[in-house]
Amino acid sequence: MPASTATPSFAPLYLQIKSLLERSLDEREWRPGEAIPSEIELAQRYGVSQGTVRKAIDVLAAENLLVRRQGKGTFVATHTEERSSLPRFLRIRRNDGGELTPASRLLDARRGKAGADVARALALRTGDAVLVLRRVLEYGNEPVVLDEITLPAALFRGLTKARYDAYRGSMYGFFESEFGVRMIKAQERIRAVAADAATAKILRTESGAPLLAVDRVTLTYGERPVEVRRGLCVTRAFHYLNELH
Amino acid sequence: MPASTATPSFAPLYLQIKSLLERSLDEREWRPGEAIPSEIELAQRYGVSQGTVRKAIDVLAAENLLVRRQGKGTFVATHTEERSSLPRFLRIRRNDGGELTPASRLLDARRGKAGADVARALALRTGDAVLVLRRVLEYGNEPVVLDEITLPAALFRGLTKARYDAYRGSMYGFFESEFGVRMIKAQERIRAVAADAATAKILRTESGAPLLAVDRVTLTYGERPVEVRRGLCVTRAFHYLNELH
DNA sequence: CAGTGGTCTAGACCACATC
DNA sequence: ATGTGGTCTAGACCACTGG
Repeated sequence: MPASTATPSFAPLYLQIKSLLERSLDEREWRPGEAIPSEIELAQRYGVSQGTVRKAIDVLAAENLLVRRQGKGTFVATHTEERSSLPRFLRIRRNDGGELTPASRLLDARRGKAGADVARALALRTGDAVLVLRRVLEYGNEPVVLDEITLPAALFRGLTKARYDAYRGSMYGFFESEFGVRMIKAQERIRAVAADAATAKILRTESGAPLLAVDRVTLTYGERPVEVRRGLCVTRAFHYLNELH
Repeated sequence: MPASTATPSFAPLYLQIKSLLERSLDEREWRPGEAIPSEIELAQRYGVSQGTVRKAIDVLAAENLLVRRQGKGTFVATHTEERSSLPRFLRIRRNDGGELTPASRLLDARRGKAGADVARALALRTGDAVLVLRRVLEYGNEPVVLDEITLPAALFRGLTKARYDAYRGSMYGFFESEFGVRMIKAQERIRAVAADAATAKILRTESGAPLLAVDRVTLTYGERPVEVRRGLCVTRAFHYLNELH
């Protein structure tokens, strides 16, 4: 007795269940940090066995959308509980292995219009309103990364520097709890560039010094792009860490 | 009726089975590209149910040690069948999205002794014999990456430039089929550096130009390190691609 | 204690590949 | 037709959490 509703029909049952769960997440039926219903409840709700629900949840847990906690339940992943641990998407590390988490200092937040490149990356039209934030990541008062972050203004109404400054936690925690925008995954393209004068000054290095340029596109549910950012990073005492499997 | 043998005992059964399978892979009971026994056979061999074997294989497949092929069997992952598709560990891409696979040109292969850093990374003693290869990756006659690859000489007896030049396929395919060394996973640390004169000449850029420096440590079974390499990469028309989940 | 996720089993059936 | 992996079920029991 399979489920009555389905999304990609003719896919395996557990993938259909996965789609249903994703839709519920997207529609905010359960909020970040909250527990979703137990496997048994979900099995009843969808009219499938517990094992099938389990498999659907397995996939979502592997994609970091859900987090299992034995004996407690299954929870919606959140960026707001990453206190004291380093943000999930930050790959910058100290060369000496120190675990220091960086401080984030917002330089400014201004309104602007999307250029052609940004519009394409964010699935907007050229000229649509965007917000541009510039911020510095500092490791013990040492500026290491200068980020320029571009957001669709429509999704972040009311974002101001003051409001960010008042928030305690990671930037993605801020986006999630203040604007309901959840960053699920991202793609980064990394290049080496020479520092221009303005950047060099902010990062306390010499003009022309080699920097890592990290261009990120960040996606929410349904592969929708909701952020583009360029990070410029000094790599004298730091590096970008990547695991290959 | 659980398995009689075990490796990390007191771990879940399927993880014990996973360890047994890993040991068999490490001991070359099945060679790269070959099929391992069917799930039913393995279940009988270890005295567990098919479902438990399945779960063990699931994990190994997720770690890219095994590859499932429906209707055919489960196969030992190999670097030698990556012809025409790009090597698994190569993250360099064209900016314009072209899919061109690079050609690998070996400059030289020489014997040397491990310095302190290399010895630590490869779990050798300082002064132990190593091989040092230098090679260039070229995309349509354009040199893009200069790699310096350091290997423990003990594992690669008989490696010469002539022998590599005679081989058709990726370098890891060469290591796997000629020396039985299988690269399983790797860790990369990325920095931005300025090109020195010699490197600039090889990569046809200017001395001092910003380059990506990619330091890789590569591991086989049992987390044993068997390669360190430094890649220097021009990123005018190329970039390093990374997916964050 | 009850409720949750985690493991393990046994068996049925499906989809695919090969002969 | 046979053998392989892939899906789905139902039920038993374990391990952890919290009242």
